[in-house]
Amino acid sequence: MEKSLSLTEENYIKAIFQIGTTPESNVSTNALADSLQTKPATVSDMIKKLSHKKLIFYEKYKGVTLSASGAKEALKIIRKHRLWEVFLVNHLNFKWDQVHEIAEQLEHIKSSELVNRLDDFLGNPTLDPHGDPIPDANGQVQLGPSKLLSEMTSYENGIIVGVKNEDPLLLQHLDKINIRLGLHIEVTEVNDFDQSMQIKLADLGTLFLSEKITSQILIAKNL
Amino acid sequence: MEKSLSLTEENYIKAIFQIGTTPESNVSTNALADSLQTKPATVSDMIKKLSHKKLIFYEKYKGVTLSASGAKEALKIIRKHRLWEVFLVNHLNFKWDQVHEIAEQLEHIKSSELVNRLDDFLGNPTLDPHGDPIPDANGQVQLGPSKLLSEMTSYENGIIVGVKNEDPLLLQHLDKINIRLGLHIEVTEVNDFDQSMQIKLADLGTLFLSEKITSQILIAKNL
DNA sequence: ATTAATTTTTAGATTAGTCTAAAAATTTAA
DNA sequence: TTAAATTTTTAGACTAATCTAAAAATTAAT
Repeated sequence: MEKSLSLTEENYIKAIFQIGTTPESNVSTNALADSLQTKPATVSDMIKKLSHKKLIFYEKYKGVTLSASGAKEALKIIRKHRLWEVFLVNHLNFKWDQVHEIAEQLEHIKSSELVNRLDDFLGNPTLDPHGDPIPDANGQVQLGPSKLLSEMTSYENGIIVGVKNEDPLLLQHLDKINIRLGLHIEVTEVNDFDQSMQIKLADLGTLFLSEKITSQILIAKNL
Repeated sequence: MEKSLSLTEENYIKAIFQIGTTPESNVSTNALADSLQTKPATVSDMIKKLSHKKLIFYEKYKGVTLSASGAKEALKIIRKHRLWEVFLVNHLNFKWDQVHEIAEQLEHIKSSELVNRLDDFLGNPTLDPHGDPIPDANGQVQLGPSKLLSEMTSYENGIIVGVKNEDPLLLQHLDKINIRLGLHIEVTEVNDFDQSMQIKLADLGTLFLSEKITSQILIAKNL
């Protein structure tokens, strides 16, 4: 029975989750200080603490990444935040621009029973008032409808959620070029002539893909 | 614009309000430590702080009493607590014995807009699931129906909320024997022969009242 | 009315979270 | 590839809330 997180710890975990574009991207001390309206020195201390609790991975001067349990905590907080926003807008007639600050407080109320009953009361919504997806009780996020990478244009981005067919040759090729499910992707350039694309994989650099490949990859929108 | 109270300060103010039988009764350091599951030394320190903020009146070794602003804060917290309890029971299908702990958290959410909208959403209830009255937005408590002191029996208690007629002679007499609206009262003994009563006024000792007087005094139930 | 028991306060420490200033490491640029 | 700029960490200190142990004041009892 691990002790529950303090309000401050919860806010750090949430910030790390939200700043990182992808689960595996490293979040810098400065970015965190900025987001949490505090000083880098303070963040540095808290990072040690969260790291010691195994909620994040941390290497000096290298930024942090959420561990599996850290990500789970983050999703629980985000779930609560977004469910409360739905309540505030749908039942208390708040406007969508008035609910964030209140939800920032409500997201820290501890009772999984409460969250789950609230979820049911609200009709198990999948999106909050701002269109952001609400993680379910297991932390699973219902991603929006996916589309083919080949249908995207320059500067569009999303997450790789699947491949259209299971041809082993295709799958092996994707492995080789480091394309895996869950990765964040951004289209850098589309070649008019053959529809080949230049894309940027978070933290893994740029690569070129032919239309034969881009037409097999399913992309969904980010959190 | 006075800075808002910390969670701990709010809990102290609420405990002082709830332990004191009447607004004017002194609450001891030990009673507070007991109720807040902390040590007398800790309470002693916090008392100094709250006293400095003018939320309580305090004399060394004499216990504390809420000031007007302290009582106002207490009522705001109690209002929130009880409204959330109504929400939990009436809309999320919690049982009345499951809501206290959750309401202890929710009562500290800061947004008067939220509380008032919640109040409306719930249909402006006057009682919480345990039958305790819910203070309105101005901190006014809708006391239950009042009855005459002469209708009460031994050990019954309540708050003096009014007098039946405005005869100056009666009012002056009440002043003289220290009976004022808002005082907590308990019936100690009723004389079978002439219905005269012995009553205990909080902190002001015992006194005898004839039926002529007890039949003029209106009593309502306490919080 | 002293003494004994109880209550309350003070003194001194501790922990979580925060800060400023300075040192150390990394990254960027000349 | 060294120097400059930036980022991150350490060192030392502060505040709020808490604790234990001991002193002081009050209340109860013989």
